[in-house]
Amino acid sequence: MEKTFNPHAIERSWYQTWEEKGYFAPSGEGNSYTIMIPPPNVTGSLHMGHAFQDSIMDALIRYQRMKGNNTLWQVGTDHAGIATQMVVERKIQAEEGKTRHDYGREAFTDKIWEWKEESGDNITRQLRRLGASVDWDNERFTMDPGFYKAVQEVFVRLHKDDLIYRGKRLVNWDPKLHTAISDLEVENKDVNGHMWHLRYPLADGEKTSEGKDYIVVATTRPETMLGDAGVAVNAEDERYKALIGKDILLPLVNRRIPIVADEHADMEKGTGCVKITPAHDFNDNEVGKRCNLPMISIMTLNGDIRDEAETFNSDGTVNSEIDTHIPEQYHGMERFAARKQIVADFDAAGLLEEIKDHDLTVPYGDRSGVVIEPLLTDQWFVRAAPLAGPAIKAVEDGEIQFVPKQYENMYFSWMRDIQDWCISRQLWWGHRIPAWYDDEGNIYVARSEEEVREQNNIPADVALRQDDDVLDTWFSSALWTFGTLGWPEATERLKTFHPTDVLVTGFDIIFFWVARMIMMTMHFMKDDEGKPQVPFKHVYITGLIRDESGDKMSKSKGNVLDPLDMIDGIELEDLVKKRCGNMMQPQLATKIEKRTRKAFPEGISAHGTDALRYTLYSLASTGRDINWDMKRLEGYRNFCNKIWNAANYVQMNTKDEDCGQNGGDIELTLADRWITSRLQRVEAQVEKNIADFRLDHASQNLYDFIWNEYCAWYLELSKPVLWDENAPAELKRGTRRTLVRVLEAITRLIHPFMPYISEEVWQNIKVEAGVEGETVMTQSYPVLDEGKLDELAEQDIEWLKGFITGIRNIRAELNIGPNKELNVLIRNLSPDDQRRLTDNTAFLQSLAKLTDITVLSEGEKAPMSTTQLVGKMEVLVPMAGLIDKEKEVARLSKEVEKLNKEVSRFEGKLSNEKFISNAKPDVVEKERNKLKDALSAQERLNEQLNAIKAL
RNA sequence: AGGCGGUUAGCUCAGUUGGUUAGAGCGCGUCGUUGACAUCGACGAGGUCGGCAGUUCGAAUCUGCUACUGCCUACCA
Repeated sequence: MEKTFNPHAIERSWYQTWEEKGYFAPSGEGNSYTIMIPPPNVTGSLHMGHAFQDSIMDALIRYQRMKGNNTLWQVGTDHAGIATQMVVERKIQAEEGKTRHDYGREAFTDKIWEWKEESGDNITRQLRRLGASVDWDNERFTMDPGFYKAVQEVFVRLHKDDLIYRGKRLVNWDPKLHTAISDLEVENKDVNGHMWHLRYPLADGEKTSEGKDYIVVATTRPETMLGDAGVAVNAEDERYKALIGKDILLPLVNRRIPIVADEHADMEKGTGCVKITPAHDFNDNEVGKRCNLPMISIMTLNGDIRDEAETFNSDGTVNSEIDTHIPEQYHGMERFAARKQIVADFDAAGLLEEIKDHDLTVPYGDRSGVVIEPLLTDQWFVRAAPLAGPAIKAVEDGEIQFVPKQYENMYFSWMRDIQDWCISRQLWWGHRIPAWYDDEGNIYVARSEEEVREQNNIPADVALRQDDDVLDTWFSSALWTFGTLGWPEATERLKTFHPTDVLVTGFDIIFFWVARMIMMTMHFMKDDEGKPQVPFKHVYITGLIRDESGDKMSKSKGNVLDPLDMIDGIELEDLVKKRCGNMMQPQLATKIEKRTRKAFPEGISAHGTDALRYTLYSLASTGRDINWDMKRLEGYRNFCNKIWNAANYVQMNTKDEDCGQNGGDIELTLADRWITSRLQRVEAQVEKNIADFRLDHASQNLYDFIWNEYCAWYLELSKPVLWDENAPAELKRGTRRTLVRVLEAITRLIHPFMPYISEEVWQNIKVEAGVEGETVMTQSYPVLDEGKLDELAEQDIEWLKGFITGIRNIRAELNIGPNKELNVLIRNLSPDDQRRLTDNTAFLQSLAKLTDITVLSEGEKAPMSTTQLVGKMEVLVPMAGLIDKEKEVARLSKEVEKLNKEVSRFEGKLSNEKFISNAKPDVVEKERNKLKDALSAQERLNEQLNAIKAL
């Protein structure tokens, strides 16, 4: 083995070997255990969040595989409709100056397929670098032919069950991307805006109670007034009650619109009068339905003012009675320009009452970044409420459990008030909706055009046209758990691996994905008794990885960390180039460059996959935000190095040596029995913490055990035995065997977390450890063997550690070098102390660098010494030649002072009647013992202090 | 406006059912390299657990209020 851990050298070959040998494919004899990877965007690249979640999934899968279960980690990618289409649109714009319309639908989608082929393996290559043990043989894509079949089937069946419908509805329209988007894709932002108070003249000479011939409405979007269909007031509102049923003469367009009564109008808010624009506002749309007001659509798909309004009745049918006239000066005007113009025109007409500053929330498209316009369009919807019922119940009944549990609230609150889901998108990249239209406007839904003709007896000469729209990406990803396994066919894979065990994902897509997956799966997947199957039993929600100061990582902030840079390292100049290249706003680049140079003055050094993964596990607590910390990455790189060097030491002492693998008598030292016992404990801890999805704790357990017990103490304790030429062969054999076997167990324990270093070390020691096999990946995971627990050995070693630490304390305080040999005196020994002393003389001499250890008899006078207590036993180091009386007095006084405080605290507690009578007896007993110990220590130290003072 | 989190050492975070002197890593200080490891070792300093009140023999932990902070949902004529 190399002297220093070099991750690059070992990671390279192992992954390839594992994959080639087919270790990732399901093969275990035990129960099935399935995880579906949340499919990343096919043309995307791996970010920290992926690395985090995928590392967690890999640990769980590797753990279950080692437990002998039939594990499937299903891998695949998502076509990611809008995101991918936008990438390619930008690309052709930049490279060829063309838009998708220059290409036309077919040629453009071909272009996307090309791009997918070109860049699609980027993300899978990165997954491999992470060590992800996914089943590559069955990789899926949400637009592969099989998946398309599942999507079609679901659409057709939902439509048949009346759970999908088409209708003219108000939807969130993105005027830049020219598509409808769902509520979830709208990002609400607070902005400073204005509220315009506009005068709407009353028709027919009517007057308000105050004698005015107009009423005042307030609006934040004056341009929509062109589509006003009425003005609402509250039926209880004394100010306007009398006007209900009268008309308004809408300014600028001179349309007569009624004053209606509706609860939506709040007497306390604004002026109490609300303009109602059913075609351009969600609330107004509801009012329109209640009050039977028409929908007057005045905007184009670009968000410009139309030349002529389109009008519909509140039930969506065409209305041909209303005047569709729009004044010419607004035709084709961009919506925000129209806003200005209309305000100006109101002002000019003397109808602008007032402008107020107003903070409001404005909807933006999360992809396009432009203001979303509620617009009337024909769209397909999923009726969500009926699907939500069983999905809610599954979580209520605990069939699906969220980890951490608090996320169930989020799920419930959304699901219990779920709105219909707009699933059609006016894009070109995605699953085309399986619906066809004839020239008469009839709609047919079926799996194919042939099926439509067949089912409806439509002859071949009647033209049918398929719907142009595609489905929301999340519609197909909602089928991920069963679509990937071969549904709608009743495949063996589906039978074996569904329902899956755990879904690992971020809270940001609970609504987008998790909830919809539950709804879809429970509707389509039934068990043998016809009961709905859940898609997964646990939903493990991870936190979001943020940068070191808690900010979300984003390209425009220039704080994105690439997991592969953590693994391989990157030069500063390359990092700067990477972060500042392709910036939309060049002035940002300067800022980002500065920031990057400050944060990483020397670039980023290579840390290796194992260190990255271990850092991620250690951060995987239950919090919602996880702040990335380079220092922790360094710490775990050092941990890798520690393991490496320990292995190096073990190998030096066991290679070609007798480790008992060929038989022979074995005698175990106290240290051997101790570390074996401690190993059992850590095995139990790790098992529990993995079961609880607390990988942060599991990784901490292993870190502590490996570094602070195995390396810091056990390896040191092995030296006196191995270096003692006179030690009996069976003793050396026992220590060598323990040394190598515990390390072998460590490699198995740590394998799910650190796949590479564990494999490399395991391969190097497996012969000496007496195990056979091709890879640690398929070895059994260590489990607690109660027969190997050794309570007494653990206590004895604690005593030994206390003794040694005591001596080290003295050395540090008196400035005695670690290599200077010391003699010590001991007194006040219990029988246990006596036994331990006899048994461990060799360890003590070696680890504490002691020559003589002399036991003083009762009352025997000691020379002037410095003292440490090990339990009640006193350890004295004669100070002749080392003496610093004042220093020692100060030290002891401080100790005594501390003890005094303790004593008075315990005494106070124990003299409290209520404590004695209320606290559990064992707690009281414990306190009593503590007091006793403190008192005796106090006494000993006081004696010592007086003795020194007396000198 | 409603909901859910967070607030513990200089920094990043653990702390399971209330019960030793509240822990870890990093950072900091002192000392130390001839035999696994300076990507290391030994020792140490550092916290009235956001604030107030309450329940209790006992509160970082339970309850109420409050401050700051983050997110989610809804509304904003």
